Amino acid sequence: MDDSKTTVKHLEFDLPKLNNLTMADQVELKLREYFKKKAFKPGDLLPKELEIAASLGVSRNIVREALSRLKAFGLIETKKKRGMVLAEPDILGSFEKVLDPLIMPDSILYDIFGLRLVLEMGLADVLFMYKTEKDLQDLEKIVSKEKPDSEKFRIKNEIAFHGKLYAMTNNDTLKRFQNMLLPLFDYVVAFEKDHYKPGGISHADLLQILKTGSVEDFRNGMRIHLEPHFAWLEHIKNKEA
Amino acid sequence: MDDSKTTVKHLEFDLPKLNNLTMADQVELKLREYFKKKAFKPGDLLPKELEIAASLGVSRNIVREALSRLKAFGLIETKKKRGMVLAEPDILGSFEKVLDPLIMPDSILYDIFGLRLVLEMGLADVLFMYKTEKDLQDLEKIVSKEKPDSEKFRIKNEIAFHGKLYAMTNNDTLKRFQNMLLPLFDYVVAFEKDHYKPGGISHADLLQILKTGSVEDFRNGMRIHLEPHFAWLEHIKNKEA
DNA sequence: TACCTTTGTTATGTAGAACATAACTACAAC
DNA sequence: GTTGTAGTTATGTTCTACATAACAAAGGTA
Repeated sequence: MDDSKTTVKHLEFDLPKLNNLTMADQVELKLREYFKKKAFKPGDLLPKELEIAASLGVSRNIVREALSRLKAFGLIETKKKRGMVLAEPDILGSFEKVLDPLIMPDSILYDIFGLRLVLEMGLADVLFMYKTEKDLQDLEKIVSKEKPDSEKFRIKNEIAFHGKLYAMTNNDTLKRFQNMLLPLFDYVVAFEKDHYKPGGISHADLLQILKTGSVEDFRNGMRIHLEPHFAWLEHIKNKEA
Repeated sequence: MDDSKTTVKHLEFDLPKLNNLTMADQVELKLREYFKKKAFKPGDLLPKELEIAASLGVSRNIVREALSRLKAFGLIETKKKRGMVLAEPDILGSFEKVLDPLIMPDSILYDIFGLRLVLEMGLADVLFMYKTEKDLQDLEKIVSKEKPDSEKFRIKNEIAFHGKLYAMTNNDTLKRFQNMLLPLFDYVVAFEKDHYKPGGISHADLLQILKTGSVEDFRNGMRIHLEPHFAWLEHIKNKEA
């Protein structure tokens, strides 16, 4: 009996035991590298389900599970009869599908919050590059609606003003990115509430700089405007240390 | 005959013809909103495949395709016998799965490139907040290896230096993000090549500012360092207009 | 009593067959 | 030449069956 056991051990060593991945996982990977290897371009026709199944030696169900994933990522599109074609994936689309502040650990939320500060501090140069007269008028309209009293209106205008800044960058990806991250910011704001004090530079001030000031002025102004948030980040940093 | 046609038109209007979605798509959506509605938290046990299938009136295969997608997004994990549990998704993981410069349209690549500039310009304040003595030493080591001649070494050191900056932000999400975007930058660099001229401020200069200068100095320094890239962005802008 | 083996149950993983459906093809009829 | 009809093809969907891992409970031995 002991003999057979040791024999089995030897056999185990020969077999590739690292089979943690399910068949569907493996097929998904195989397909990904296959597409890459073949240098398929969007619109190209892909092999049929049955061909893939036969080629990889798995059932059609497995192949369909893998394809279903690629479809969910927007990597492929399927049409009856014609087959499947490689698609242009929407890079932010699949990102959006996992963004749920409720199931994200705080550490990630903090990171996202820090990312926001980096982004907003970095906007200045691009803003001065792309700003138009109409943009400034739009900002003017937003600022004019601000009321110092209401907390709800404050947040709403906060979003409107900063959102407009992102929109002015002429960078749709960046704008969409910010839009997706907004709910997370809201979530952090809840933590932040107790510490929040308005910065020394208002939206109106920023707009004025944007109109008549220099890029450098704007960078410095934005830094002061975001001061409360930076203070909170500092607060987190110290708490973790 | 004409009568019946008009009748059909009316009926069409009543029926929800927008059935472009496959069963798997619908189940995926249903499950997503179900999890959200029930306010499940990571680790919570989810219904069994057969229960879902019965509840929604579809076959188990369909349910499995939908679950397979959620699994690919990292939203759920499955364990034999125990069932499925809600997982903490890796927000960047699913992002990474669609990042392939070969199948992305140029417009997106430009956006990503702009995003990079915004990020790097925004790093300054966070850098000064988190920088340590060891970080500066690491940068020193990187800078000391730079050789002015080789083009290949230049790019390598470029990545090392800027990558280290991201790492210094103490923001893993941001760092990973940059790391994922790197291949895309490489791709853009190919376009940029013809126009590239080194900026007026070197990595060594930036390091010096980081050591003894002010945040403001660093922001301005980074802007000059990135000048060639900004020039290229301007070039794109004018070409599009 | 304590430990260990066996057996059973449960839920996911995989396979295979069958039919439904949309879209394209080609032939035929008027 | 247009219309209509049947056939073909590949995805969409369902059903059944079995494999496998993990856990639970029962039962036997020291």
